[in-house]
Amino acid sequence: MKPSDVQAWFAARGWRPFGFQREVWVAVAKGQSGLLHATTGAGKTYALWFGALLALSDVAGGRRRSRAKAEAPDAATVAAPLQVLWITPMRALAADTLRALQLPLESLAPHWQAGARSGDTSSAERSAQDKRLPTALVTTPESLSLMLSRADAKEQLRSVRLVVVDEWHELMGNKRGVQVQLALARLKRWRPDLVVWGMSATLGNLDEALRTLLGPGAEGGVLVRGETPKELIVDTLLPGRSERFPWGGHLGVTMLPQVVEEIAASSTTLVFTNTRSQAEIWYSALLDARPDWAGEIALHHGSLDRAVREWVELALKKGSLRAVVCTSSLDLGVDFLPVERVLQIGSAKGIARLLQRAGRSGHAPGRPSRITLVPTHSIEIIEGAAARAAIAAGQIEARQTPHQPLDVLVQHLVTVALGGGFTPEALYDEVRSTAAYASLPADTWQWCLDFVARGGPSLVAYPDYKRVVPDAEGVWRVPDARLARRHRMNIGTIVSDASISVQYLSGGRIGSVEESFVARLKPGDCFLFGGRLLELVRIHDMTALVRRASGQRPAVPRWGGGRMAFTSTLGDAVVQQLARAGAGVFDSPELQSLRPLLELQRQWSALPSHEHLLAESLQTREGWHLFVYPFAGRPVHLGLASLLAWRIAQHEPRTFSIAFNDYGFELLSAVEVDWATLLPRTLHGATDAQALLHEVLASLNASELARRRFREIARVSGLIFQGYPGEKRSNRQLQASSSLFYEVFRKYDPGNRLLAQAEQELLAQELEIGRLQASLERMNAQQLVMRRIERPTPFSFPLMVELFREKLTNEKLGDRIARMVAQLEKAAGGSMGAGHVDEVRKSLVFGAQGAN
DNA sequence: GACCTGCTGCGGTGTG
Repeated sequence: MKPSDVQAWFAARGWRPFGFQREVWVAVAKGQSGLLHATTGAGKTYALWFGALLALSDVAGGRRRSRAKAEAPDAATVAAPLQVLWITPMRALAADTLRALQLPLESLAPHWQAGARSGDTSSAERSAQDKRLPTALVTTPESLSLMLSRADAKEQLRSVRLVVVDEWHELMGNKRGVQVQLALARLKRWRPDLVVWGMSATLGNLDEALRTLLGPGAEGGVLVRGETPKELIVDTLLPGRSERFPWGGHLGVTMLPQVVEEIAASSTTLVFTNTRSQAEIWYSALLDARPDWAGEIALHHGSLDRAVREWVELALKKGSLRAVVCTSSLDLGVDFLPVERVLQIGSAKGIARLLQRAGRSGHAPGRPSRITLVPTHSIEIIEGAAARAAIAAGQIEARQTPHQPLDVLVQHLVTVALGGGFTPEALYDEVRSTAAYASLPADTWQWCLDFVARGGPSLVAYPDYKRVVPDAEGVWRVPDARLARRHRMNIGTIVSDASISVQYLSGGRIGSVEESFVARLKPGDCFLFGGRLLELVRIHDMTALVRRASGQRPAVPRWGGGRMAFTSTLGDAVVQQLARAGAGVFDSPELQSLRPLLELQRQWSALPSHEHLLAESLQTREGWHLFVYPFAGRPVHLGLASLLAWRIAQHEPRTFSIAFNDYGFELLSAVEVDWATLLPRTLHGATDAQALLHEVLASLNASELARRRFREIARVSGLIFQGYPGEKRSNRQLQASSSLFYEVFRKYDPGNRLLAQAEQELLAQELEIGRLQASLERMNAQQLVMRRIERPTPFSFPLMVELFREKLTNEKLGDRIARMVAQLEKAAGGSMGAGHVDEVRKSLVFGAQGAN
């Protein structure tokens, strides 16, 4: 490709690459791969430019068109093979990217239009799409994987010479990113000079992001850092009188008047909340406060029907909305939107997420990005100051690729077997060229092969699990068309919760809610959803039929969903601010606002710092409380609390209640405990990784938790068939069958590596064992400041009121399970579903209390 | 006096 071609093409469109853009362009022209770090606010400028380049790789390629005309290739007339793949994590981004590029390319993933719209595309249209792919294709990791499963995958894809992975930071830390790694390895095998570029937002480990994208063995990847970030403002909406501000809570509606004021003063505002129900509550609170805003404000979250969300996005784009209350659903994909202000209700939970959300505002050149934090309780006020300090110091969270997830690998093996077949030696090498599987041991590889060949020892009798077998030439293929179809319907790594759709009697779809939430409602009950008060009429065919209602105080749906992790980067930054306050420095609006409260905390107890670990003991009529504040986030605190309770109970039978939040945890004993002597002794237990692992697993109901993790693994590895699309059946069955596999493997195939994976994922992701260990080590190094307090302090109060208390008993496990089952039976009305762990835990707690 | 949460993302049927 010649530079002059590219330049001519750009010039014809008035685009002039400059600075780092030129850097990328030169690298691509040289055939180098790399990662472009796009800073806050720069957004799709890169994409525009870059996308144009992509199209050019065709213009400048073998089939050069008239340079004088400098026209983009036209899908209708060009029969060039697929040359450019653009991978994006969201279908909506695919459409946006295309619009922005203004390219007349046929560019959606195969069958995508059909699936996303009405599902009635004729077979003729589809097979036409199948026969000839466009020159450049914007697609998703899942669609790419599907393409790899086609018998002619190699013919279709070997012509690809450039792959762009957009929003790589979104993908690299999860299994979708692993799927991308595997697909890239495939493409590179067919075309060793393949050029791969990623685009990423700010991350703490850009170099690692680059290596993860290109594979550990790849040489000469280029990391291009975009321009220095544009101006970024992080500020806090301070409560009028902070001493009257709630010490606990998370909804933050006491801040409603100020938020209304802010919205009124801006053209367009995004109001981010942390949960879907919180978004519902805030939306209706805003409307209550300003009924005249009806039609000017909207709601956007992942459980709303796609059509509803598209309407909101469109209205945002047109600039016809004053505000949208949303969840992470608008984290991505609003680069072209005219958003002036971003409010964040409650903790942003991490610096990277805060930056991401701040970047939604001020997209016009020269305009600063600004995010305003709206605290929901007292200590949260400090996070604004903490975030500013962390950003200034360049402390941003890192992301790591999952380590050898075998479920994804097993799925990939079947995919590749379908896509022309494989020979084990060659594929083993290919797989090890990815970051995720670079050190995959040979015996693990053999296990995976065996698993797709016969399902392992316990499933040998089932033909459904003989998915891949070597043919006479030693090429491994899928022998059965039915299994092939089944597999294609199972491709992907996203496993969703059980939900049922919500629809008006008259037919309009509103969205979906948790099965378990609706199960608790009776016909006639009201709930708030989609910003409207709805009355449940009846449930039919996995659909909740509703009508508009008025008056009644409604329930707000609770969705399952993940818990957003409070990162250690933000936790450390918060401790640092507290330490400043401890040293008498109140040099930010946040610290000043919080001064009375922090001084109260210091007076009644103490303030923590990096050198000092604060713990408090308190005696109330409920018993002997211990509060500890490592500021390490909920999962770590759950682990620490369970671990301490377990260690103590090793010496004498004891029962503790446990509570935790992002800042600390509490242990409560009904009988006298001398925490001041017990805590230091207990802290200094094992901290080496192996022993700790053993202790943590023992201290928690680990097998129950692992069982839940296993559901996703069973789905991704293809053990479970989800049923046909549109088939209306309960996800309960999915859960039940994954439980069954879990039990069968434990009993008849304990060496099954998917079991080990479930345990490993549980430890790594849900319990954050690495952070737990680090926290424990740090706590051991810190000086313990143990304070006996007379009354709840600002720090301890929220913990005291935590509803979610977990009892750890060292009574016989059998009794415990019997009671748990009895409770569940009662709760489920006789039919024992496999249940959500939270429910299991809760019933465990209530059961234990009931027995006492 | 204070409280009661938990995100996002994708894909697939058939047979003339």
